[in-house]
Amino acid sequence: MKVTIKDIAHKLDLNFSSVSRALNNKPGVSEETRKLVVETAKEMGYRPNVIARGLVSNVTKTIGILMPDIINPLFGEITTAIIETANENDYDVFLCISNWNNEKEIDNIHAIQQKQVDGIIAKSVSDESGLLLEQASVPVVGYETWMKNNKFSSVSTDNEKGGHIAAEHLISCGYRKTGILHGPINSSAGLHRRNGFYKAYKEHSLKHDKSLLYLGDYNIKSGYALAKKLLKEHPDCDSVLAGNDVIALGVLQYLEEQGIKPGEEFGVIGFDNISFSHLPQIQLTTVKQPKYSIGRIITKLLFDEIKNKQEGIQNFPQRILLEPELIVRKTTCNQIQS
Amino acid sequence: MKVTIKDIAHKLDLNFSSVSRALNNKPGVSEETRKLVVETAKEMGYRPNVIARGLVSNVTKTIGILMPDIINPLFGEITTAIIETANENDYDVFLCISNWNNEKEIDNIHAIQQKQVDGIIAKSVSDESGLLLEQASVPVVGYETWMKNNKFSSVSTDNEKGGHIAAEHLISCGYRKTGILHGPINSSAGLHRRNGFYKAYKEHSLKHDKSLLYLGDYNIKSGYALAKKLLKEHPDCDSVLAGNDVIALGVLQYLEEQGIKPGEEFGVIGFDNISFSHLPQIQLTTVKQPKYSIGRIITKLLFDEIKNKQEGIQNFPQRILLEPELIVRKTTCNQIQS
DNA sequence: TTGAAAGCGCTAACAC
DNA sequence: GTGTTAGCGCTTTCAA
Repeated sequence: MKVTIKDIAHKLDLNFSSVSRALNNKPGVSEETRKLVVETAKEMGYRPNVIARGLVSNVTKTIGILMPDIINPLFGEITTAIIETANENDYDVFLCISNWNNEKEIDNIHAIQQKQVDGIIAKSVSDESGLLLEQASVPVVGYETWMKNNKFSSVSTDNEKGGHIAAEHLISCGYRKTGILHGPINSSAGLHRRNGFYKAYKEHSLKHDKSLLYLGDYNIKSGYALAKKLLKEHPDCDSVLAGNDVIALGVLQYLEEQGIKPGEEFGVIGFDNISFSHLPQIQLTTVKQPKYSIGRIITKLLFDEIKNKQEGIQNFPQRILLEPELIVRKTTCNQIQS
Repeated sequence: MKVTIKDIAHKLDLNFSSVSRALNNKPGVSEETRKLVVETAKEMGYRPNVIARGLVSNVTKTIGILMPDIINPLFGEITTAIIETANENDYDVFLCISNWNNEKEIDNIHAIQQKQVDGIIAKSVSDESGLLLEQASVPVVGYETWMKNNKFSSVSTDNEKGGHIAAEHLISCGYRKTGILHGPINSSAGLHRRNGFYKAYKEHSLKHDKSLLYLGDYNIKSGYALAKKLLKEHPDCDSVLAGNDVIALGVLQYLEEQGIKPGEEFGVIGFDNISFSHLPQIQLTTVKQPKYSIGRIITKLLFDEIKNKQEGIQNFPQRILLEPELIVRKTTCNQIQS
């Protein structure tokens, strides 16, 4: 049924180890036999069993990706870039999705390791899974997972700077009472973005009321609910710093329902710059993350570390910070713009 | 470093085959030793090497998913449902993305098979890869891949019915000159949707001008470009049947730019019902695909076929058709609605 | 109930 | 240059 090196060795009246050598371009076979082997291998439709190869070489040419979801286009695009880069390096990927569930994430970490992946890329949710990841026997690179003194490398957008940029923009537009509608409490990205925001406020000697901070989830529904709550409890609030674009979309939805025109009476700024944010009907002001670069850089870093490990070179955890970029569209100080 | 069954056999002064039996709940070990083995296995942090297990059992507990992209929320959601269902069955997934590139898709088919997957789920682009998939030695279930007499099962929304529903709606709204802005020529989904559309026209004894059909790609940019071309060449055109929601989003973008109000002066209907279509700023009329169900049904069907194969039962290719559903929002005959 | 041994498909060290 | 052999971690058949 499936052709193995033994089959082609048998056919050629050779020993199967010679076939292996020929196929892998290892020294120890005459050019003649090599050609013969390669040809008949093709003829017979031979495909190496990478599983068997992995068992002896301890290299599976496989990495694991742990994502909270891929519906959010941010993660969708990053994941796409990771897969693309992995493929270029002759790697395949296991994709695991936790749906923002801690236990599921932990299951995924175990599952992926049983599959003997050569490395792991993780956008992890909880501290517990961070700990688990630190104990992994293969290199790990995280996305937005830099807290305390991490034992593995991490890549992320400079969230503090991003929050700072957003605050500067909001302040320059004249907004003075900004509601912060963020994701879950344990989101390190959110924490850093808030820190940047508060820093800007401090620099301008402005005060920010703690009660203007609301935490929820990174989805449209949550954005909608949070906006509703915010405007009920703070009717004089004049703007929103959303945890990400998806939350901002929910905010926009609530404003539309209430007949509040974003950008004129009320400012909304998101984070990520997902592709839907630039639609003419949306025109969301946001802080852009270089999604494609993030995916590529994470993956390259992981492969560096995998290579180092194979060559016995020690890996030191790195932290790579990428530049955020303010994208001003129509949901903030539109009166000045147009 | 990594604990193997030999390690725990050594520690317990047992033969490693007994350990294997104990761990796999196979008969031939006393309850006493089984308990002992299981306990110490846990203590020592033993994790079975599924690669090695796969080599002997020929079961890798892994399936391959072939998708054209995951940025389009349609595929993102279907993929999520597939992964979820696979995980419930104790399976992991290799995700391959072709970016709508035929050669890449073929590479992916080869790569995935080398990894010895137990089955394949494919939304394939070209006929060539369809042929390749037919030769696979493992069960294959396709999404929207039913043409000629397929050798593998396929699940899809009833696209012909979907196209028919869309046409009926457009006709009932009073639109009489509908531009069809579809995806690539080789898209079987598009073909079926058009057939349904034409069928409805015929039933109403209406004629449809062939020059109103434009083919492009399944993305926003293409929708924008196609809309531009359509309105230039057919200024009297009163509506658009878009190949999918993403194309429709591009159409909406062009209309907005031209100051044409969708739903009032001009009708637009999409296909898929991606989550962004319901945003208050978009309110796209569309034909819904049951994305989540699709993912689950595909995966269950695949596991059925995998099980059958393992038990020596022959699989017969099935074709499962799911019901489309018209979702009327604001981009069609709004004057009547509101 | 337990142990011994073969073998999954492959790589690599060692002979010849 | 080629053949022989061991072994990766595991399951499974056959003896004991």
